[in-house]
Amino acid sequence: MERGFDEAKCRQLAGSLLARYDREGRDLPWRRTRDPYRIWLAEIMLQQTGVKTVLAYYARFLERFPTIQSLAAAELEAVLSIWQGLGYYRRARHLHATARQVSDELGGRFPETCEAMGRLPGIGPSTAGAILAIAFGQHQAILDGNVKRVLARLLALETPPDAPAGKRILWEQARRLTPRERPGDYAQAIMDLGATVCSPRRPACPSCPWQGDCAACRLGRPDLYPVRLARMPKPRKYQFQALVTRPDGRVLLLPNRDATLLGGLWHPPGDEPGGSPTPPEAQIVRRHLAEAFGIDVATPLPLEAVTHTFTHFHLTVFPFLCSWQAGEPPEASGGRWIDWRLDRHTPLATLHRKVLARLG
DNA sequence: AAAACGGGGTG
DNA sequence: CACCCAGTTTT
Repeated sequence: MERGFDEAKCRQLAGSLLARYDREGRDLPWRRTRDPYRIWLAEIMLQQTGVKTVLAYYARFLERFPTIQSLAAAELEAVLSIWQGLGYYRRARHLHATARQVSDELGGRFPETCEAMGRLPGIGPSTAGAILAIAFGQHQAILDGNVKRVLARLLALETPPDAPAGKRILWEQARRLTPRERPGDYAQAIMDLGATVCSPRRPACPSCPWQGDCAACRLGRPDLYPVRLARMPKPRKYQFQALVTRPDGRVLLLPNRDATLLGGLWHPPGDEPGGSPTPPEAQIVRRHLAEAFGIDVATPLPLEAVTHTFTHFHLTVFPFLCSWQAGEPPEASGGRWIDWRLDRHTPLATLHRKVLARLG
């Protein structure tokens, strides 16, 4: 299974890929710089989202935080406010932590070895390789989702790329194929190929510089690769959330201080997600607000349910409109009354924007 | 409604 | 190495 291409063939493959990239590669903002800060930021954003979505966030982020020092100096909440809607918020926290580490402990410069780079929060083997190759011109391989797909097809790999054996094989082949000349352009070129030509569903094999050497294409079924691991179905969970509104329209929101769970973002009060698929009685919601926050509301009014899919489960939220009558949240809860439509400083996850939108 | 995509962290 | 991470987009 470890078979691959000999050295001469690898050089030829890299050459034809680079030629395609030079001719037809997309012109993207992070390809117009060698600033490690800008390349790092792009790689982190691209871990989780397509190019189209990242473009808008990337421009806004750099406008607000043009240097790693400005990012390091910012409050986490300001970073999350720019990041909100992109999802996977832990990566924004890692981004902030790495900015502080590089700025405060490393003299503002990214480390230039794979080991040191990989110790920074949010940077693993593939992202480390990408930054080292693209920003510093080092001979380093990458193995992101695009590269996994391209190489799995090139080799007609029968092992799932996400299985330990598949990863080992693909990392080895990725290293063999990475040229000593222009390793950074090669990294961009193979990601570009995977995103545009060797796409997940309908690869455009006639446009591919590797068509003549691709085992999956020769078999006539490039779509059968990469072989997927079976996935566990996502469980469904349910919870209520109380939209406690003041006469002036402001809503009670609470900060999430749990470092691992949407840390730093805000949400309406509610119960823990659980297994019961029916909305609670209004009096349950009312009692929850009284007991947890000492807040008295008029009879909660059920609103249309909101469904949202997360990484590992589907969630249905039963929102309740609760008109505030008396009481203030205890200091320790950190609760704030927020005009969520106008507020620019209170970061919310997409789910909670959807729930608040039920207020009309 | 279901499937596919996605890379790093943690113990 | 197995499991986890408060999503999005396509079909």
